[in-house]
Amino acid sequence: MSISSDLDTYPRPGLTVDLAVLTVVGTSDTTPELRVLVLDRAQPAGRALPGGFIRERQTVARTVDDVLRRKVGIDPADLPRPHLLRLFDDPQRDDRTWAISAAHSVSLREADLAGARGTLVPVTPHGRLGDGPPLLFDHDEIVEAAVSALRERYEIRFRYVDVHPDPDGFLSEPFTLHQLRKVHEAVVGAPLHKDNFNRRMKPLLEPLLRDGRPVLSANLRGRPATLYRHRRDADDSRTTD
Amino acid sequence: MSISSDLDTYPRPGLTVDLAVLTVVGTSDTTPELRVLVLDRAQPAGRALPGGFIRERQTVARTVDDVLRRKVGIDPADLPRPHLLRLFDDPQRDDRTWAISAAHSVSLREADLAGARGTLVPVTPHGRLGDGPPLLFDHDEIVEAAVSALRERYEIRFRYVDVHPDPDGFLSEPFTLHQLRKVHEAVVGAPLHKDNFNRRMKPLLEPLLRDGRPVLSANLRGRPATLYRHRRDADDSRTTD
DNA sequence: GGAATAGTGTCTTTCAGACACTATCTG
DNA sequence: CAGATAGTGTCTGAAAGACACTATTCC
Repeated sequence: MSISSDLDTYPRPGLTVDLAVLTVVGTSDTTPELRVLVLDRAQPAGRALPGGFIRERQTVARTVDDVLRRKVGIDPADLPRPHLLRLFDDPQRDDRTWAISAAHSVSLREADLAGARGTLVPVTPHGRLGDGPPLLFDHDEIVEAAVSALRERYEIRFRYVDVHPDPDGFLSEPFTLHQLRKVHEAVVGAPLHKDNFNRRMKPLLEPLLRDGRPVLSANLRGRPATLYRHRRDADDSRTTD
Repeated sequence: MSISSDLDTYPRPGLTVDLAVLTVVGTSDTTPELRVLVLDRAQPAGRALPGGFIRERQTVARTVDDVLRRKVGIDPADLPRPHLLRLFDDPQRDDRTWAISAAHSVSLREADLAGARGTLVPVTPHGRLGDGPPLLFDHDEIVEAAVSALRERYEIRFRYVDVHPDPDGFLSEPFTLHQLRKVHEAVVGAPLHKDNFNRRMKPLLEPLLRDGRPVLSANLRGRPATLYRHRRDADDSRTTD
């Protein structure tokens, strides 16, 4: 019928997916650091985030998985789901064609990125790249949006709404309160009070037990710390609805 | 060159914009009510949100404005900006063609909708339509996402982050604390304590003065209330950065 | 013992929640 | 006057911020 053919005659934008892969490296170290994965590319030449066009009758989610597989070289199964940041739709943002980008962000553990292509570049908690020239297209903006959304999850939602000790799961269990705090500090970019931080976190964690005694970490210096994991209890003290 | 032509040979999705226009009707009344604008359409037949395909080299924002002008029949100039909710991209969501929808939401005052086409249908604070059959496509889900984002702005961001008495500006100035509270109640769907509500709001408002005396509302019953407007002061007691 | 880190106790301030009361209008 | 709504005062409990202190490890 005429409507259906009408719909197909209009020019359509290329819909792409660009992905800011965030991670915190050195979580067992003294000063973990927030980083983003960038790829070198030739056409146009420079550094950019991994991305790709959506294929026929694909969903956005599957396209993102495809980018992780083909461009980054890791298996998206069992990884956290990427989520949409916003659309980048300046008609001139890509010289080659009319392309609209659905910018996504995903937070992975350093271990999940073993064997991945690309470079992990340090990012400030304000979302600016620590070193090197700007990224291609509007990808610097995408990094900024990704980090800003990340910070919000850690400093705001964490404190008031959906209280979770490590919303994006940068840490592998088990971990010490010290490690957890250092991850938060890497994300929010400010020192946090040790005792207040621990007091808020403790109710959300449970100590790892062996023979009824808490398992301790092997520290380089100082008193060993208790190892924790997320609470398994179903008791949800603050429900939203 | 070959890359550029490659890009254009792949099939592309039709990118549409669908818009949930939210409003609170009866703000000077005793029980204001949250509503969403729906249009009747013929092809396919039923009720749906206003929407439309993005035209060549257009931005998403301009397309949304276009939808407001052409489908709803109002002038988007000087209105609040719509914002993206998320993408709806089920390949089968539209029988006619492969279409991906960028679902948007905008909050308007009842007065801004004077002369608009369509019907304002009541919505529960959980985002379900008060009456009538389901909307076409996945538009019921879009309404749900719009209302859930709206509630978040009023009950969460309002309380902790970006403290603003009326984030979406449903009320026209000046207004009484009673009116403001009733708008919040219409959005969050629960009664709020009068005194606590007023105590939190007062610092964000300033009374309307005439000859140094506060201007009072003409109530139907009871003691007249002070009329307020948003504070003009630049003093931002809680800054984010 | 000394340095370093883990963990506890407690005081103060802030603020939400709840309740009781007073004030001012209309009919 | 009664009814209705506006507005104030105050108590309580929860939790954040800040500080001081004790505990346990390695060297």
